[in-house]
Amino acid sequence: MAVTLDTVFMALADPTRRAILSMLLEDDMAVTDVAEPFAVSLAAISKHLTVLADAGLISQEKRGRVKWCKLEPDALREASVWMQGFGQMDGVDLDAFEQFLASEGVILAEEEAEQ
Amino acid sequence: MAVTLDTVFMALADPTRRAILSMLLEDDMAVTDVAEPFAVSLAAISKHLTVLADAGLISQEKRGRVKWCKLEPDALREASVWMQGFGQMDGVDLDAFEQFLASEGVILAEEEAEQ
DNA sequence: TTTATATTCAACCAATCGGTTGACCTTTGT
DNA sequence: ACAAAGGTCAACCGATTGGTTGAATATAAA
Repeated sequence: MAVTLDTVFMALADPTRRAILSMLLEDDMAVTDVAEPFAVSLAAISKHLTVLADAGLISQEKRGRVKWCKLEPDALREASVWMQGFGQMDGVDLDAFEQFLASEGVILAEEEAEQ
Repeated sequence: MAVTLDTVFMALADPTRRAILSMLLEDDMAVTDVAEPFAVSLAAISKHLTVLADAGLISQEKRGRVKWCKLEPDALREASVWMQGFGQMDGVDLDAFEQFLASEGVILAEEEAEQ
């Protein structure tokens, strides 16, 4: 799945997933060990880990029958940069803004009218 | 609604809402003007603005029949601080982590067993 | 070989999301 | 007084979310 601001922010919007990221801050972990502190099923945690991996926030590597989960802070950095833009920018170039919209997949009213 | 990391990140996970925030970076805007560039209904944009306001990312003030929307970057800052923790921390205090989980509303397996 | 462990898959469920439409309320303009 | 403009509300829709359970798969251990 594409690593986008959408997927990163969506992944961060869930408290269980943020808790998992905090756990992985300490050390790499197997899926079963990640699931241990939580009151939900292993399958649910497995899905959460897939969401985090799709967002690029973690990587997963299978060694033997164990799948190791590792924090990947770079994806966070990208989103962090986006957020820090607010409060610092001084005004927006309109052409650049339209390009931004397009890159975000936002369909403008005029564009749709042309179709 | 409570301003939490949940609501902030959820609000940021939608490209239309991020585009709205970028627009408000330039200047305060009325709801109708916010909606103008987008190919969705005014009601849809109104909902997006409610989500952003609930997350504390914008404020809304009604003057006459016009509701003005204003960017509130402080909520972003809070989430930004959370994100910057990653890559800088060197290990996690387990008691502090449990408190973090509790503050996030995450139910630990042991806690549930006690109920 | 048999059994246990680690993890995912598939099917399902209730709740939520982003969107629509049409009715509605309030404020402004003629 | 009446019409138009700015927004929200309520009901609805299809898709997605986070969760469950039970079966399936692959690897490791006895």
